[in-house]
Amino acid sequence: MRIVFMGTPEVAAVSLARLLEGSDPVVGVVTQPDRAAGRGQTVIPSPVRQVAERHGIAVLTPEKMRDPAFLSALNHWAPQLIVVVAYGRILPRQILDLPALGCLNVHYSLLPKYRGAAPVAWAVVNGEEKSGVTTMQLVEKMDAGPTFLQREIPLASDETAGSLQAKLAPVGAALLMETIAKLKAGSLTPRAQDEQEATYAPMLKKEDGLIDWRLPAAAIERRVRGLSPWPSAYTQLDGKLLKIHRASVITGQPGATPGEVVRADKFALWIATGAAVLSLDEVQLENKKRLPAADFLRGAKIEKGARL
RNA sequence: CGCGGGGUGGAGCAGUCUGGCAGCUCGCAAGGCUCAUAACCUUGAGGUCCCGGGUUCAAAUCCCGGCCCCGCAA
Repeated sequence: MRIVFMGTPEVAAVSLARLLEGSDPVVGVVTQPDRAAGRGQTVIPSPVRQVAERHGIAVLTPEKMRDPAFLSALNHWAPQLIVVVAYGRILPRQILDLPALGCLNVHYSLLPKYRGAAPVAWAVVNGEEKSGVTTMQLVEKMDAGPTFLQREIPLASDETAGSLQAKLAPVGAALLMETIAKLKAGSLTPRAQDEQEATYAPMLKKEDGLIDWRLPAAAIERRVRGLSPWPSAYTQLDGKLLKIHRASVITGQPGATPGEVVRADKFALWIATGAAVLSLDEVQLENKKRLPAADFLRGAKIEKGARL
């Protein structure tokens, strides 16, 4: 079966690599265009592109989905199935209808929960006890198509978006292979999603990381994990950006107004929140390295009573 | 050439602008105090001030070049 793969980040590259170990030929790969990124604005190809090129597979990087040259090339590849994993763009109907078997999507949540761009991060932020992977048929409405297979995995108590992503990537790749096999065998039963149960996980914005100290410490701590490693939870300290990479909840009364430092000694940095106290365990001041709180406190002169 | 901060005993930092004894908070070692302690007191060891060149009586500090780390942005 001729397959075209569409995807962009590392998690998609894992699925592509797994797909390439299978027997179905991947006749082409579509990924986001190389963009100047990072310090110095160097141009870095997407992880999916790197895997594709390593295997000598043709790669297309259209700026626009409706670009005639792209559509023509895609059509020429004559895919019987298009596999989409975190491609980062809505596919128009003419692409959805192109392959005989349609477009198969791997989504990193238990659909219909967490439709959208950042299901992994929001599952952690919201303190879900489980997440998972769902394979589904792509339709025009985002992540709303009928589902094929689903696999659950539990979240650890110290789960971060990064660690969860790392767990889900191979699960998704395996589920993708299983779905393709059953699709070929005709033993797959699409199931319509329950629209009443649908929730959304919008793309993360930088501002999602700004900590509101009036929230309970437990909620802030989850946000720290959910936005790790990107974009990171952060607050302001003397007008400077202070990222919080790791934190823990200290139960008890905050004993001060939210955002106030209630302890700053050579062992710990504690901040009052709307409910209980948050211990900042690993932080990073702008322009500085990330540091354990104890190391950070040695150089920064932070006193009890200071405000974040 | 996208914008910007930084590299100083083992850790985190000050000192650099305005050149003049290598400093602070810790850690480590030894001793003391204490029923005891992550507490307190005394003493001590530990330095290529990122690298190379230049200016100077004198460079962590000023000038030129290089390497490395980081924040923003994307």
